[in-house]
Amino acid sequence: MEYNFRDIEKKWQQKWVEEQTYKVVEDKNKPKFYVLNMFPYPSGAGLHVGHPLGYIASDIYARYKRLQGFNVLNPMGYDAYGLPAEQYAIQTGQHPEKTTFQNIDRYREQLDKIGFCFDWDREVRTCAPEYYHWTQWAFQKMFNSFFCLKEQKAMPIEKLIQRFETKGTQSDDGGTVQVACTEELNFTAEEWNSWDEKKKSDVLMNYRIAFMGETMVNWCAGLGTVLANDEVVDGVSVRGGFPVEQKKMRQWCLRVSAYAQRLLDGLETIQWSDSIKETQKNWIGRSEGTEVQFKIADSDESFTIFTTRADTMFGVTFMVLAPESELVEKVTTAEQKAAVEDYIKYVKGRTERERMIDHKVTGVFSGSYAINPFTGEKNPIWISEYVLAGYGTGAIMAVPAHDSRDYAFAKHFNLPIIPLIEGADVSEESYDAKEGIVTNSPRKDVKPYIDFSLNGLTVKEAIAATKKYVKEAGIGRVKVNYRLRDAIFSRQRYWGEPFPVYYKNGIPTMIPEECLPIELPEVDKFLPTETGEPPLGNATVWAWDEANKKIVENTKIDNKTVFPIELYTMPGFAGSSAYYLRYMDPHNNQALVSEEADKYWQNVDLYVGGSEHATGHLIYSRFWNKFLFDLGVSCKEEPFQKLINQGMIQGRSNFVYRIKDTNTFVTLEKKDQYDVTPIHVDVNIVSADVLDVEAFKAWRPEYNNAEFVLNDEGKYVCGWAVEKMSKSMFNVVNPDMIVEKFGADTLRLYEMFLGPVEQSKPWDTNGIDGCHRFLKKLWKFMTNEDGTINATEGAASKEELKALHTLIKKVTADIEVFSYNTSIAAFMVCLNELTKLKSTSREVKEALTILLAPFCPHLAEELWHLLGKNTTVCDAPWPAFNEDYLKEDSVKMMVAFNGKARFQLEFPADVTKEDAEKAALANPQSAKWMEGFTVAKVIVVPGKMINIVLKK
RNA sequence: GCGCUUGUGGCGGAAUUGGUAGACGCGCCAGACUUAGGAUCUGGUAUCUCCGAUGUGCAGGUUCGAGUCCUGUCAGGCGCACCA
Repeated sequence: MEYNFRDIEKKWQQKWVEEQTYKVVEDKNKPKFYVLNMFPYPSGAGLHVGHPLGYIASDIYARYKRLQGFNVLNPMGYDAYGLPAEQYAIQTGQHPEKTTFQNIDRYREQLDKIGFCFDWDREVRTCAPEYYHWTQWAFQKMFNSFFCLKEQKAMPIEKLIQRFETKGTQSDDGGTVQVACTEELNFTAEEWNSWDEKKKSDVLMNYRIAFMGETMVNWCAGLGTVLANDEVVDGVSVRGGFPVEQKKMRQWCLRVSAYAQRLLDGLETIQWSDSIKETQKNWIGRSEGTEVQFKIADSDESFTIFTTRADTMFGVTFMVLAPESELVEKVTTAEQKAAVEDYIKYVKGRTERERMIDHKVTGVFSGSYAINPFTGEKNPIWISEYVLAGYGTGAIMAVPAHDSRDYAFAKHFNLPIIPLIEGADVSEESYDAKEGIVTNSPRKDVKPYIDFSLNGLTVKEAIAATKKYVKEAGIGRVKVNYRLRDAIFSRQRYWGEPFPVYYKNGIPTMIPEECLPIELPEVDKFLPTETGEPPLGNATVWAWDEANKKIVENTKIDNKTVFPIELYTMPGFAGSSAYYLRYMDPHNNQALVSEEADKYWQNVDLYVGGSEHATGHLIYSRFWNKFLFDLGVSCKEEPFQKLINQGMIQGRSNFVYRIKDTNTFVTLEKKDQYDVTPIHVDVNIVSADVLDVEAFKAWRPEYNNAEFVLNDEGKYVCGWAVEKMSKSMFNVVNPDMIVEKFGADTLRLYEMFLGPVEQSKPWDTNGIDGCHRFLKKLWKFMTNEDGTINATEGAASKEELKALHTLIKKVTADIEVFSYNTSIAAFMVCLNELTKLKSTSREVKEALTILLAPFCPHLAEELWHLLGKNTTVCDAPWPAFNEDYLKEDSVKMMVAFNGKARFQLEFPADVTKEDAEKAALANPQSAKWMEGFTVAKVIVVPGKMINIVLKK
């Protein structure tokens, strides 16, 4: 009987559903293992063969762990909120929920065909009210929390209010409270207590973890919304590619920056690739430096700069302020006013994109000077766009000799350059390296301004010495800065989680926790309102009746008992930040996750997904989880213990070559004889690079009458190239088609056989035959002509057991390190061996079936069934490896001369080094190689080789 | 510019601690069964001047021995990008 994958796969997929084979319940008697894939956004295009790669890899691991006796959680769900569905809604009027659900159904249909062991009872959708209930809940918790820098954790805002009521912002040790904030404020308890509700609310926003802030945001007019930093690339939106500009707006934000240090420290405790860790480290951007105060000459004012090169204080020749800095106004003199205003105007006219693409050297002199506290010199204060308002203090001291940007500025505006490191040549470029011996600090030809010298120290020593001096002199302090910015958390869109917030006399107020979730209201239009409000402004039932605790019609708004509700919605990352916790306990309507479920499942042991989420999702969800950890909701500080980044599957495009100005196409071999234009051709009508000429004619009307110049064999051969898999390249391969033609087990096998999971590689359907052939051969090996299993009882032969245990060893080791391609190769070798041995041992065939189960679950179930088992193969015990079967009676060793291998000798397995050496030297074949040489020494590597070192 | 990462046949890719480079698969070649096949089976397939020599991007080094370790360099991919 043939290997009938269609019937087998259909049958077992049905059985798995009927028998709830993949339903998982907490079981304290078994160790847990949590496998998770990054859940997909269900796009309208459906899945192509690249999408399931990670799912297959994790599915194999999940099944393997289950066979090893673990209780495995392997859930799947949908990141259902997103811009494409909403853009489609705007164009067609179709409710985004409708398109989203259609797409989800399509995804599910495609996923089901591949035979994953997902527990679909635990499915989550971010757009379901019972799910976003907990997104809204977490937001409210963040609103009601502040971050204590001393304890490095979130705490209830009430504690901070109490402190303000009794001591204002004063801390116990007399300084200012160490609390993460937008802006450092100082006020007394009296002041605080005298303020009205509105003022208090405004002040608290400075400290809340979810807060409303007036910040520079990435405004995308094309999408009508603000975007987070990771949603903007090269000054355009990731979705849609619309230009993005900087704009000051009042938005909800999350104080992610408060967690910067913990986000950095946590990286040390998790098993992620170095590249992702490195990317996150860069994104967090910790930099240890010094803040130094500079007095403004002829004024009582002073300002603070941040530097990591405190050792260069003696080389400062000018100061630079960011154009947006509040200091600009203070330092601009009357004579320079017009010039400065012109310059500010110019900077404002530059878009983010322009500033990013060309780094022009521009700037203007403010007219004022700052007094260098180390040299006493008056350094001119300039204003330039190369200094960023959002980092440090928005002001720098410029040391052109040792900073390339300052150098470029100094050269352009003809400012002095003073080298401070022995031997540094700064005539052509700055010397940026942080190494060398400090000199000119202070310069020998000038009278020292202060009693302090760095001369003769290394850069490192000089930095430390300066830090110490600055601190003692009271002109600065040691400071750690992070590049990580707070996340903008509101979007001016419809298709997202609504904020559970209403505005009571202008004060953002939380809707009571027991009233959650606040469901997304219906609107008749998905565009902004005519008055420019976000789409939720179109909702007619969107007001909060405070007394009756319910949502009512907008017409009832009186701002006494009924108030307007927030019109913004949450961004995409809101729903995807804690979904992994929800899978643990998806139907709980009392809590995000019960304590028992959280204690049992802990965190994700293996997380699989693309590396493109390195600075988005993977930062936000770590932040979100750390917050929930502080709350005691999550028992683990890091959500994802081990991370595997699956590579991208690229497309393999095919080309035909049209002779210019004709409708004649020439085969690859002869294309150089003509003037041709390459044209993408649908890969689905090309097989092994040979074009199906008739299918090509039928493909498009303009090719109906196409003519062809064929090769000598009468074939049309196409060219090919590796490109991104996309519709426009006609290289999209659909998994359904592969499943239909070869079966899900072949697809699973081939996707893994293609190469290492973490590596990007092109998809080439041509190679799939090899994997399909393997399964056919396996079927033939396992079964008789009549479809019954071909197995006999009794002891298996030594050779059979050797082949089997070689496989067990290899597969077990390979799965642990996700090297699936090599384990599949081992399967092929083993099958060949067993076929040659005409093995019929039941013992061997049972073990083989279990080993196969993670890779090809349908076929394994069928074989398991044929072997007379009436349980699922998923619960079989993983075969134990026995080293004894691999032991050899004899051992072959290579004899080499000066490292060059020459011939092989066979010895008894327990041969000693000395005997092997003797035998090699005495062997007649050796004589030939040793002629004219003497033996210097002999190196014996047991079981591998005998290297005889010769010299003249 | 900085950080990470990858360079091995016609192609995808294998190679424990340094120990016979090219496993496995595709493709290709030859043969078998077939009047037929995009079916199945068997054998072959790095290069050359084919005794033998040369071969893992390139140039050096360490070593009895290097794809693997070290130094330099080139090329591709990804990420960040005026972060003081």
